[in-house]
Amino acid sequence: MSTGFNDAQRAAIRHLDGPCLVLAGAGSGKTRVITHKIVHLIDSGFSPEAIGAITFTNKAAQEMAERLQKIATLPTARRPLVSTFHSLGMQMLRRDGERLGLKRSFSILDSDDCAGILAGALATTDRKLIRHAQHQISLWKNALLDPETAAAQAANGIEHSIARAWREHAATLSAYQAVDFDDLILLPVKLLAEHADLTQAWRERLRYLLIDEYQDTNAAQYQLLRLLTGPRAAFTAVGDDDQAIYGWRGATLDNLRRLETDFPGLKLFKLEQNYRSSVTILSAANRLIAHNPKLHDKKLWSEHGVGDPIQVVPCANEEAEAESIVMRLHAHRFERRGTWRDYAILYRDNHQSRVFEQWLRKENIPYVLSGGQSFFERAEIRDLIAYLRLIANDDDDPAFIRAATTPKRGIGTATLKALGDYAGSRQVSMFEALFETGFESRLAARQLDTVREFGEFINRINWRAAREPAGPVLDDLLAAIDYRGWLADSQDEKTAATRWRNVCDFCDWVKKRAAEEGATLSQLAQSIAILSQLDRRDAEADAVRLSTVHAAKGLEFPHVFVVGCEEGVLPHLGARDPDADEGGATAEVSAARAAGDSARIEEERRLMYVAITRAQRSLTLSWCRERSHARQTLPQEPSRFIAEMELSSGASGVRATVTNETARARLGALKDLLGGSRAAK
DNA sequence: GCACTTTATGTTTTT
DNA sequence: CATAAAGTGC
Repeated sequence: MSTGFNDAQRAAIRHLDGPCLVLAGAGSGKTRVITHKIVHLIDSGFSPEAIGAITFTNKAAQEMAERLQKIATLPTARRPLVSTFHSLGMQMLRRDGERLGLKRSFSILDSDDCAGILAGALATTDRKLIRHAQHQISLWKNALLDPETAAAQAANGIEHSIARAWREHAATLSAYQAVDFDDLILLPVKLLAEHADLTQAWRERLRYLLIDEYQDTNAAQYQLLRLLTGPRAAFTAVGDDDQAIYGWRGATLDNLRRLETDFPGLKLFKLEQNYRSSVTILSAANRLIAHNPKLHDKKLWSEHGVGDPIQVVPCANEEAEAESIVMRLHAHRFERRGTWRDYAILYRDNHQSRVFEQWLRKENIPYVLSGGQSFFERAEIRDLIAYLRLIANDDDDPAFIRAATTPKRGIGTATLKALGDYAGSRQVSMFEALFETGFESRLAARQLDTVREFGEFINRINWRAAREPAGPVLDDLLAAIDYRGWLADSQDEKTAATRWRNVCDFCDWVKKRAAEEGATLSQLAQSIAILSQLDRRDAEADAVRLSTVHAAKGLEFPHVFVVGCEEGVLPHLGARDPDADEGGATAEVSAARAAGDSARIEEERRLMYVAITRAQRSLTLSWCRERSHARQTLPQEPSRFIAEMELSSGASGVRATVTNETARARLGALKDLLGGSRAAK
């Protein structure tokens, strides 16, 4: 196994006794170290299924499982557990959640559903407030607080009412037999903390743990890890403090610091050799990140050549930026005779992708979009998932409401309100309330009939979904609700067609999984919520990658364009917390505020660091002189991060002044050339 | 009471 | 400019 590893990597792989922290710089062969360490563990006598590898995304988990399978082929039953925190948490809750009063078929609500519930609890329609509350509650949950503690330490009136709403929200969720994403970590922690026998069982089950992207763990996840590893502390945490970009989600670098105090025997390894980027790119990255305070001293170096200079491209506005970048990319590929998949365009906000998509389409350049709205968030897919959720768990009121009203079947707001009110007063789910005799008096006979008919329909499907093969049941469900017809009626022809296409893709995917896992529709319905993406063959397609910086973490590309490098965009400068008390800002408050501000900038700087370290050979940064924000267009300044990289301006390398015209002319010439040769053929 | 049309409104990042 | 809540015909 030890071929092709440097000393640090080899040492990290071989250290098996006691806790271990691997600080792995960008491009230092982190995933390879993890997978080979797993193999080494097996070689050293650990049984494979007693090893657990925890990642943050399904994509990472999937990739790790694949890589592992390549270097050590194991029968399905004897493979290590490779899983995300959330899906591990889900597994734990499905097994033993009954001890917390959660039925096995509990639903997992997405944030839209939760927003709806919170709107009710807060008695508001102010979406900004709802978002804020959602975020705040999530932070509290990830910090392992409970509503009472949160209320007690609420800094102001708004926080106090959010804490109150949280309690109601929690009650509503348990009435629905549902959990949210945060609960998938939080409740397992509770489960283990309260039940020593379960903790014991899990410690037996998982004898060694490896945690990827450790810098992005939050307090709840840390707690879960501690409970799972126990006093034996047989684990390897792999992370990079310079790539911590999920602070807004409650992740805290404290977990990195705590590791050393909580585990005195902790052995530290640093992977500092970078195998990815050119020296030019790497040293710019080092200079940039040097502006952040250091937790662990770490300096990346590389044996690669100097490589191409980093280009900085100022543009007039977003439109010109997209045009310019797409043209450059196009010309670059022509010159190098490269492939599209060698290119990535990275941006801070999802909505920045739109202009780039337009220009790529215009130029007939294939692209894949990652990050942004996932397949599962599309309206038509959510419609179907609502049915599946309802089939799996008929107490799931949000799913009930969505399914009952799409397609339209004569059940409207008034009917649902009557049902909801009645269900609330009886403390049961809407589905259960539906068939109670007491409900009959609340509604006119006609409405009662329609809604009960819907209930019976769900019952019938439910019965079949638990017994019969998934495929036919799903087909019959779609036929029965005539979803295709409804799409055709309610959309214009083109969107109806693409939506139906999506529905078909989804069905194929469900059937494939059902066949692979031998699962019924009811069983499948339970795990859909935490799957963020179809296992699509994105990697195979020869296409330019459009991605948020967050979604690009862990990936690498020969040529990278980081767009929108402007003050306010990257670093993103959001509105200050709405609860910040304007009037009497004491020195203390403003000091705390400044600290918060600089923490935010540091995270943004790490984000930029992640962005530029995706690049292997060439890196281009662009920024706009003006940008239209909401309704107004404002002048923009180039990002401070460009200056911090200290790109040797003027004299060597940085061509800051290639105009769109030049780029277009160059591409035009190339195209003529290509057209000519094509015609000559 | 239900479905459709207009109108206000608002932007990080994701499991 | 795209989406979601409030208003208007059926």
